[in-house]
Amino acid sequence: MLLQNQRPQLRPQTTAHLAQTMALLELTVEELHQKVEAELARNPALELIDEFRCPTCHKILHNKQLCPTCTNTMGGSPDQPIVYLSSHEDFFVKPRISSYSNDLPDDNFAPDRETLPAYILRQVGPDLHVDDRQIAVHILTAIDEDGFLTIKPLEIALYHHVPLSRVEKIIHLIQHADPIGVGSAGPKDALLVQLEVLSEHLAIPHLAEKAILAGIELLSPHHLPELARHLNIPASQAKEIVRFISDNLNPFPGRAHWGDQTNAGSSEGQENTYHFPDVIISRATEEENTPLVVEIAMPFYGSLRVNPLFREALQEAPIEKSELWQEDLEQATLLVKCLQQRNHTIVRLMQTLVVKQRDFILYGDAYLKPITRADLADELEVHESTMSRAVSDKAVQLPNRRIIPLSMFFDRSLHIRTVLKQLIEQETYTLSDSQIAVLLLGMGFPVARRTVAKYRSIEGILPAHLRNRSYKPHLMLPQHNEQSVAV
DNA sequence: CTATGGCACGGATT
DNA sequence: AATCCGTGCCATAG
Repeated sequence: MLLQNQRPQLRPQTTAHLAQTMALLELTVEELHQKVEAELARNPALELIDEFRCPTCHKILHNKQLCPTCTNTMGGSPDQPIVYLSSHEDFFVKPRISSYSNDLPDDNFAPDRETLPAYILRQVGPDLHVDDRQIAVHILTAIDEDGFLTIKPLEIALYHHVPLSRVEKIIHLIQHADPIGVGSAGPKDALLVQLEVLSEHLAIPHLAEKAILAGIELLSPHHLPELARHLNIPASQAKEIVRFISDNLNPFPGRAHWGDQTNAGSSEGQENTYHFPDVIISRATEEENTPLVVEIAMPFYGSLRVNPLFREALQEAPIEKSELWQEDLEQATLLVKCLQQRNHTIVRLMQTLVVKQRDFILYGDAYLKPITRADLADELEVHESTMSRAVSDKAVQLPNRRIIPLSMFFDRSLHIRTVLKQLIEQETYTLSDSQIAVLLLGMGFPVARRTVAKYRSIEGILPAHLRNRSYKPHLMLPQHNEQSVAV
């Protein structure tokens, strides 16, 4: 349906515009950040000014945060989420949290993963003396959501009456388990361990270690000059180091990782299993009907523009440069436009998505509604391929601090799988697949027996005959959840 | 005979 | 056009 025309000023004008918008859409904040940075360095027509405009009312903001005017007027109800853009660099500084279920509220637990400590223990367990295991357990229980050790090794040593070196040996082992660097005292140590592991397979820039030692505050793109001075190297080299570090290392090892978490591999350390949130969703208040706050990471949005001085200078450009400059100017304009287009798309996407999947966001996997990208695409009046690009590879942090792929919002069967899992957890006797199928049907999910089997295997649940009763002390009454099958 | 996993097909999604 | 997903059919294990 091409009839609706609500946003004339943002419609792609040229094929180039279209192409680049598409390309940008696919990028993660981090990737986009890199691209913009590179362009900024290369193209003199592009300018970064310290000004940030509210995407809705276009007033200039100074804190790169919520626009007070808009918050008051439009922010507000459950179906009126507060959506705003935030600088990606600010994200980097904020500690981000893991997707593990450590201390999440019960109704919102991370479903398909064991807890981080258990995960690690499984890896290091075999390498440990029996006596050392409980020390390891002790250490693991003291790991916080970022993957850091919250107590001193010495305390542990004293508690168990063992030499400090022994504790340190165990910690060392833990640090080298996946996620690498977990169990370190802080970001600095975590980075160092990761660097060490990585160095076995990858060339690392010189002085990277020193750079880390200098302090992670200096690793932000903001502090390049300072870092360069500290290390006595040119800024360009410092930049390379910072780039390498942010590309390959993760200061918060406990942070989400998904994907092939199977190979706790010593190999392929640069496999991008760590994900930086492109969008952060949180609740405005603790109330039940709180509006959701959606924070979208957008590098430089609003503060990137075409340099007006450059435009002027173009008038008096020397002939031989004129063409080149003209090109730069066009590219700069294009980039800015495309960036706006990208932002606009993502904002609208999140706006509707957050409303539609509100229950999922707040109350967990069981409440995910199966939405297809195509549905949403035509609701937003964009091409479905555009949707696909916008969704792909992005990461979202939910209010419960889980970081999940944006594509999970479009999972067709997650809700059923979750129900299925609950069903099995609460089963009084081992249910067979066909029985489960019937139960699910009763609950309004018509699934074939065969499909139940598939879901089981996806969730890593064993078949009925191998699933010998794990005693559940709670909830053992055969209370049939008669879901009043009004048939 | 029942419960499951494998293979493969068709329709939906991307 | 390429992939993913739910299902049916069949072989196999228990």
